[in-house]
Amino acid sequence: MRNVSRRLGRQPATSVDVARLAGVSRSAVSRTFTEGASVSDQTRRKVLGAARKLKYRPNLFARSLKTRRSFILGLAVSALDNQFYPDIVQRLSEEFGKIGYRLLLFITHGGTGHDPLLDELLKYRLDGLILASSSISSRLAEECRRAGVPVVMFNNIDPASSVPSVECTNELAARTVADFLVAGEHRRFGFIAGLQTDSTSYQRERAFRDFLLAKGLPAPTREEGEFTFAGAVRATRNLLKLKQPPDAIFCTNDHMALAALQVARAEFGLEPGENISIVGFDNVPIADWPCFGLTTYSQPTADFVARTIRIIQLSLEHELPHDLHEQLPGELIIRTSARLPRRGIIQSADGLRIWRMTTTPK
Amino acid sequence: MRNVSRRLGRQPATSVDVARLAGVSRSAVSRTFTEGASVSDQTRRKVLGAARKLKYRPNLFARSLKTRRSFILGLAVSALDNQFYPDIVQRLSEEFGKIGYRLLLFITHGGTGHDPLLDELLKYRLDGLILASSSISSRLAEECRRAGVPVVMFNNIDPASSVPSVECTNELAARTVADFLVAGEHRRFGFIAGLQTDSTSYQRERAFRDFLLAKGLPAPTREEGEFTFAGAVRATRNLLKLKQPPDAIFCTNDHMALAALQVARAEFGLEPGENISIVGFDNVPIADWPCFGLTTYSQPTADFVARTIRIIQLSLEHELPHDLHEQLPGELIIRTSARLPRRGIIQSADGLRIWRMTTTPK
DNA sequence: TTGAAAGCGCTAACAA
DNA sequence: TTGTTAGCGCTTTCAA
Repeated sequence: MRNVSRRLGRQPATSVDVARLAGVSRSAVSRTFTEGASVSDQTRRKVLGAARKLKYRPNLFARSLKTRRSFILGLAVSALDNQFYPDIVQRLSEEFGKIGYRLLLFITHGGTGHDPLLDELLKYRLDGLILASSSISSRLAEECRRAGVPVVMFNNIDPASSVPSVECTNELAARTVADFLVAGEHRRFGFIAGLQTDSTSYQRERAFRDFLLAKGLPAPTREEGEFTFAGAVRATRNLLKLKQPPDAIFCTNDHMALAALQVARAEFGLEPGENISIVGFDNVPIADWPCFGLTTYSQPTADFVARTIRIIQLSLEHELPHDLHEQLPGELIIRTSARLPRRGIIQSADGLRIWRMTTTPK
Repeated sequence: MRNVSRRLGRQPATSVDVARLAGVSRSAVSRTFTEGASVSDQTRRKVLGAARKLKYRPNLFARSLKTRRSFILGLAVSALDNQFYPDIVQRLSEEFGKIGYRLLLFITHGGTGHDPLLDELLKYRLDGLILASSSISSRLAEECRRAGVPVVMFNNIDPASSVPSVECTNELAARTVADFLVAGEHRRFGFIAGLQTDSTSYQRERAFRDFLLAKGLPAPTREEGEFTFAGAVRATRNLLKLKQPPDAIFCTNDHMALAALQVARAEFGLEPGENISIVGFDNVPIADWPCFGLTTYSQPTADFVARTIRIIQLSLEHELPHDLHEQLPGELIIRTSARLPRRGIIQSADGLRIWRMTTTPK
């Protein structure tokens, strides 16, 4: 009777249906679909047979009620038009997929009003939360964590917060870029920052400036690109129309560097690598396209993802070390958008040309 | 007692906890959190007060058990490096977000072996499934639908299947491109296709070829780019190193057109729009970047998304018309990568230069 | 190894 | 409008 109405209503089969058809108990069904539970081969076969006939698949949401594991992670990202993020989303999805997790997507557009997002997030009993959005407050992260949800701040950290985070060795990276530009005999520097509030951008900026100052060079002229393409276009124009425009511009991400590069070329008749040098940060997939040839500091995205997985797993086992802020190094990948120093360029293992710091000021 | 252990274990509060604190029944709690249920103002206030104190949020997975609505949609996409898809993902996420749905991400890399994906998908009780991946079989789509899950094939249809779909008016689009190129006095045509199996690509190719033939022009030389950047690079090289290379190349998507454009420029010294014409399909966000200026047929992505939402909703209400294959028109957006016809270019409402068919062959 | 029974957190039909 | 009650589909003790 119940079975019949199920069929009519096209309801998927449940463990009861399977149990009945197989002539066993629901527990037996549950066990055959549970890793490492003890079932006799005979029962297992009966169950699997019945399951196949009924096209039974365990309902993961129902399971999660009991097990308190949903195998779903939240992923909050802001703008997917920044080429860095689709790549990240893809990698996260693939790597987490391998260990049985799926990503529930939260796209956070710019303005975080007073966090309707927080409520949203916590309604799903997520096994973890990855915050890869520059527009997310660490307050939100803290709250989620307090609510018992493992959180990782991805490429966007709040140093004051104790939420675990994964990011690049920003200071080292920025010094490497500065070192490279100095070796290339640049004299006037521009810096296109992201947002005031963003610590990542700020760290890079400070390290970049400090390095130059330590070398007796002038501080870079600063513009804010707001992490957007349009913002970077404006910022670049502002820099290049100065009476004494910079001969090198370091952008705090590739998304903005690609804008800068094109503005320089299309609006100012400059050729990156010849009469203007532009360096980005991220090494987005399209940075090596022929028309860009962007020299940029690469983020070790594969490592980021691996560490993120580890953090989530440790959190779930309540074994996360306190205050875990992972900082992973990348490489300055040399292409054509910045003038080359006479020497010092080396070949990396994977055939890329990279830069190693030549000096260590102070 | 129970409350205490909850707190210690950092378990989120449940409706029972709230009910107890508010001095009402669980139903009252449920009702205050259910749109349009009848609760007195007084009870509601008590409940909301208690809920706030306990930081209570309804568990959506538990709710879905009873309501049979998860408010989660599956989204299967293949390669996010194709610039078309991040944009789609973002739009889908935002629009579905407005009506309370979230997207669970399934990234399907290339080879669909015998569908472990299918099992995966059906374990979650998704309210719907959007298949925006060229590597997904319509068999899978059919099976999901048979299992009672509303499905939409997004920009990737199987005409033989009855799974509802949303796509561009591919034939019209390809004829429009052909018409434009003929008006531009091109004589030798290349076509870079996606995959053999892909109907979208095939439809465009056939309409393109048929139009040219009907005009008494030679059929285009065909190359396969496999929808990948690398594939398109190869395809372009093959076309351009012919003794009689084409003077116009139509690529079945922008992802490949951007590859073609750069190969032409960097490897063959050709300047798109001057001595070679390249036209794409999709109008991806970066198509209008200065260094590309890609002339391309735009997909009406906002319409796509709107229709997708409608299809899912109708399916959920079991009111979906049979065999609903939506075909929506775009525009041929004229930029600089293809030589311009002397006349016939018009201005669209949003200030873009577009092409309207001048002839209707046959 | 197996089945009975209780319960995960929630909703909804029913009766009050 | 409210509370009682019976599930939604699953897992997991506990006894057998």
